[in-house]
Amino acid sequence: MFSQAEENYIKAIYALDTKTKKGVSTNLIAEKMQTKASSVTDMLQKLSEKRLVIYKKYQGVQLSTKGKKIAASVVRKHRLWETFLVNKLNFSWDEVHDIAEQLEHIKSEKLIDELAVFLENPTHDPHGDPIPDKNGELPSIEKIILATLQVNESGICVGVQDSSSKFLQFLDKQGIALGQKITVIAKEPFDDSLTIKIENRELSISQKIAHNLYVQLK
Amino acid sequence: MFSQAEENYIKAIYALDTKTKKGVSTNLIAEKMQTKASSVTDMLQKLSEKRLVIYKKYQGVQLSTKGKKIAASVVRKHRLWETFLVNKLNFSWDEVHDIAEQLEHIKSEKLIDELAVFLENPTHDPHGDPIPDKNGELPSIEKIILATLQVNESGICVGVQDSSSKFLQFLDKQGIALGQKITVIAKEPFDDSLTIKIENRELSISQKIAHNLYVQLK
DNA sequence: TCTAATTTTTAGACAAGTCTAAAAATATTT
DNA sequence: AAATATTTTTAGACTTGTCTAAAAATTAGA
Repeated sequence: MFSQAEENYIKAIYALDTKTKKGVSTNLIAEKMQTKASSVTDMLQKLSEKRLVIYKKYQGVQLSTKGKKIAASVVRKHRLWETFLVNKLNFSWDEVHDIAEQLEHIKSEKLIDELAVFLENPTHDPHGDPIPDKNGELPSIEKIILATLQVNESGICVGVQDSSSKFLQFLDKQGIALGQKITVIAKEPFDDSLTIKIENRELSISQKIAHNLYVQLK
Repeated sequence: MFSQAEENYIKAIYALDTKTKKGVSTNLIAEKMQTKASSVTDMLQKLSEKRLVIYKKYQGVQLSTKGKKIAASVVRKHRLWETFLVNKLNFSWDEVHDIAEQLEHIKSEKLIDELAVFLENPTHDPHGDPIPDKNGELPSIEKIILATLQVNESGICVGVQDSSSKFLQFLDKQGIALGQKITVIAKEPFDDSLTIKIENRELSISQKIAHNLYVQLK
């Protein structure tokens, strides 16, 4: 069994590991976890002894196979709990992260199995992020950044790149939600803003917004 | 905010505080929490500084008003989560304790409020134990130990005194469950065992069993 | 009531996880 | 390629919660 601290470090490495060969740097992890580099080094050495990460001094870390399994399991728990909070307890999508951060560390395999069944085995959480299955496999859908759509192209809004409360609340205010069809009406070259049609309304969104929304081509 | 350890000690004192004037002893708490008396003393001094307990060296402890509020809130969370596990996730009543021990420490007032609504504001958990309301008030029903019933008296089974897995599984095996009507057919003076009628079956139960079941008189 | 047994507290140590400050290694710049 | 800047690691300290062993207080017994 692993401590909450260990699980959190593993999750951070998992999130920062960008499939490139190179390991994740100590400072990156420290920033992500709001902690100090020296604390990270201590933990990396501990995780390395437990064979959860592959770590060479000064060379960054990567998750081992075992580490990846644990990371996927923690992410699975986190996203299932977020789904529970939104679908069953009437939370909005900008309120669930901190609570799921706590719930993800509850130890019980049966609890998570039953929760998944209760939620009807969701494949994506309320932010559109994929939920790993029991074996740690991610369901993959081809989603692209809204900003990359051409004029007259359209797609279904399926996720967010930035899942901060601020951004999610902004989307709520604009009436933008997952599942909606978005068509690009015009692109403004000057500031890269977009005019989009969504749910029969026309909306102008900034370049920044367009870079933080995912759509799935139809 | 309080640590899990602090909450656990407060909960233990709450459970052991038997309404008599006298404080709860260090050893009793140590036994309940499976820890050492010296650890208990350390924690009592800490809780005392935080004004959560009233503690005088060598004289035992009692919860302060603030301590009682916290205890009730932790118990409320525990019992609501047990109810969730049984009613929504298909757990049986002998499987939920350890998981609820973890879930009771999740920090979020809204989570508990919404959970209570989702469960339709239950007043009792799956073992028949009362769930404190938001203000820490316990719903009181007059329940008595089955063993105290006279021959020909009857009542509804509403709770258990011993909620260990072993006992609960025994009740399952015997087909005894909360909500069932129990009538005492006979009492055996030799060993204080009872013959009862329950759900149209006749059953002989030992003195020990009869002392661990609560019934409500009709 | 005075001694013996029991309970409780203190003192000091340990593990996990964090921090600061300093040292060591790596990366960058000229 | 040498000097400088940056990143990472080490060393030592601190907090929380635990333990063992010894001391102090209370309770029980003769």
